[in-house]
Amino acid sequence: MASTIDELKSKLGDRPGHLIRRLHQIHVAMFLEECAAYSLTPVQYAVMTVLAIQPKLDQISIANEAAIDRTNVADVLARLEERCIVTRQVSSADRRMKLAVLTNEGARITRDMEAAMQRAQDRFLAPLAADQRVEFMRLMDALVNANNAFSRAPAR
Amino acid sequence: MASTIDELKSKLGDRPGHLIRRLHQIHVAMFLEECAAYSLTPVQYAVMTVLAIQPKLDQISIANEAAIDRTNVADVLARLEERCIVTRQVSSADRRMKLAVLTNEGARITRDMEAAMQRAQDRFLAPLAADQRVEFMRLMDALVNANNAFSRAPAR
DNA sequence: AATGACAATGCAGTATACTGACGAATAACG
DNA sequence: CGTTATTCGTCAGTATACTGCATTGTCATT
Repeated sequence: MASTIDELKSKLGDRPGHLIRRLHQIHVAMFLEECAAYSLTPVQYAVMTVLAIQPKLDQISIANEAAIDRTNVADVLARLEERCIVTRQVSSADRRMKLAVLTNEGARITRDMEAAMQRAQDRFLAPLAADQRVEFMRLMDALVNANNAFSRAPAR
Repeated sequence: MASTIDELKSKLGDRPGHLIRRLHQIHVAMFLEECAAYSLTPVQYAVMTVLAIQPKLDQISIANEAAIDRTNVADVLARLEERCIVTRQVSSADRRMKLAVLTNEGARITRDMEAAMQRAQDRFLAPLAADQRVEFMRLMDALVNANNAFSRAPAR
């Protein structure tokens, strides 16, 4: 016979949202651990990844590419600018826009850090067998794409 | 040939952490939408669920049951107390502990809100076929259990 | 009984995520 | 050309999540 504690765990554990929240916690913790030498967060690195491929991007485009809220992108860029990883300047073509660019140092860090970031991803999926990892990624991708419109920060 | 934007999307989309973060965003958005009438967040409802099953629980036990950081639990309880959903009192057995209990109103809301919460969970998984939903939950459960120790707020 | 280890909570500080409102610049339209 | 609408960025406010430190209470050992 199940104790009340067992009943509770079953109740929370049966909610996809609860499992998603915990996976998010776990992944962030692993990322920060693997990337401790750089003192950068997953979201900061996501923004840096975007800028490594698309330099001189305005904040809303960065938000769309990385699926981050635009006010949050502004915060993240301010912190990256403070650490001389990014610079921002008003666009001469459209003076409403602030275009962000990686500094040379920022571009170097983005490259150097990639291996540590990848270790975090690999560790995260390590408990699954190879075919399960593929299936898990496929299912997450299907859910993200089908539900894309329901977050405040949809991709693209 | 892929454009730079396509390359980027592939780069971020191939990172499990990025997909997890987006799923988390999406689920929270759906939860808040379905439960808008109650103005309660997923984490607040998780704490209420714990207290519905285990009344008079101290904050660290709540944190362990719901896998929430203990400082965060204190914040959440303070907000729930302000709204008269929860009361807190120092334990007479151990005066270090503050025991939280749902008020009658809080218990009523927990029951009433369950259907809306469940709608959010169902909508979230709706894009998957029935067997895919089962598999997805199974994989999430395996990852959460195997990686439990790596978050600051492990369960139990 | 005093001491020292440990446990529960609190507090300050930071990062992500979002809402709503606002000002400034641009674009669209008549 | 001028009015209107839209877009970009910002600001203030709130919630979650975590780190590190301090405080208080309990307990074990002496």
